[in-house]
Amino acid sequence: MRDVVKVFKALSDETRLRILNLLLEKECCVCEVMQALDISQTRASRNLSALYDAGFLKLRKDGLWSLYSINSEGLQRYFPDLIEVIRKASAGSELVALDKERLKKTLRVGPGCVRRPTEG
Amino acid sequence: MRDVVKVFKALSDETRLRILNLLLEKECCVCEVMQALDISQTRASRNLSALYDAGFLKLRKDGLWSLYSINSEGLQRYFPDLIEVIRKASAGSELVALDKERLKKTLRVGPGCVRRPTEG
DNA sequence: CCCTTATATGCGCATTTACACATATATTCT
DNA sequence: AGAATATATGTGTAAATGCGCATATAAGGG
Repeated sequence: MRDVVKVFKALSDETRLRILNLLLEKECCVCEVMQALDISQTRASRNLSALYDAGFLKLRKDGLWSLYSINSEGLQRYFPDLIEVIRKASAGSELVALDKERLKKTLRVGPGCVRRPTEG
Repeated sequence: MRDVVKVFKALSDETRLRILNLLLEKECCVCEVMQALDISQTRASRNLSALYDAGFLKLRKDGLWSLYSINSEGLQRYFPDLIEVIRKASAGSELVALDKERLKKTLRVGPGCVRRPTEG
């Protein structure tokens, strides 16, 4: 029950829903998420951690990079339809579409090499 | 997208999940909810309103009573599996079981005729 | 070993949330 | 109309949340 609350809490934030939709496309590192969503490094990292803690994500380390992806096994056991619910519910969102578009132009470099959000 | 956030926000609270599980049993008035969950009138009313605003509930007035029930049509269009997700996820909760047990002994009388929560 | 780089985190602040208390509203009954 | 009752709501408060800033951590390269 507490876990259920935790799961829904993780989903009750626009940034995190955008991240989930992004990761439904492909595995991403923190720097790709921050570029695609045009948000700060802190914000990307913290929200990825939150989704990870709630059981939505898998984490894989590769050198300096933290690579996050949808955890289709763990959570699916308890919430088999949830990912589909999210996908369908976000299907019409322009913001999510824009995020996915920007994801294509993303480079696997961190905040040291990327301009900050919305600074040009 | 904003609506999606709103929906999940409504679900990310233990009290509201307990209420939903209660209403999956039967239509209830505010006073039945407050008795079954052993919570204050304000708390029952506010959380019922929140669930209503998010589209989860239907409201029917009968004299002094506000009768809330699951809105299986409205929300189901966008979140067809969500109710089942909630039901399954809460299946093992002792708290929810207790709520349902207390619901049986509930009287359709308001706070004027019912002792306050946990006062004996 | 030091520098660079990607990510995580301690801290502070502004906003939001949940709730209790008191009170307002609305409906029924006399 | 006035009393009784079920529900809704304004207000204040404590706690939780989201995020930026600065900094810590960890890995790789020279």
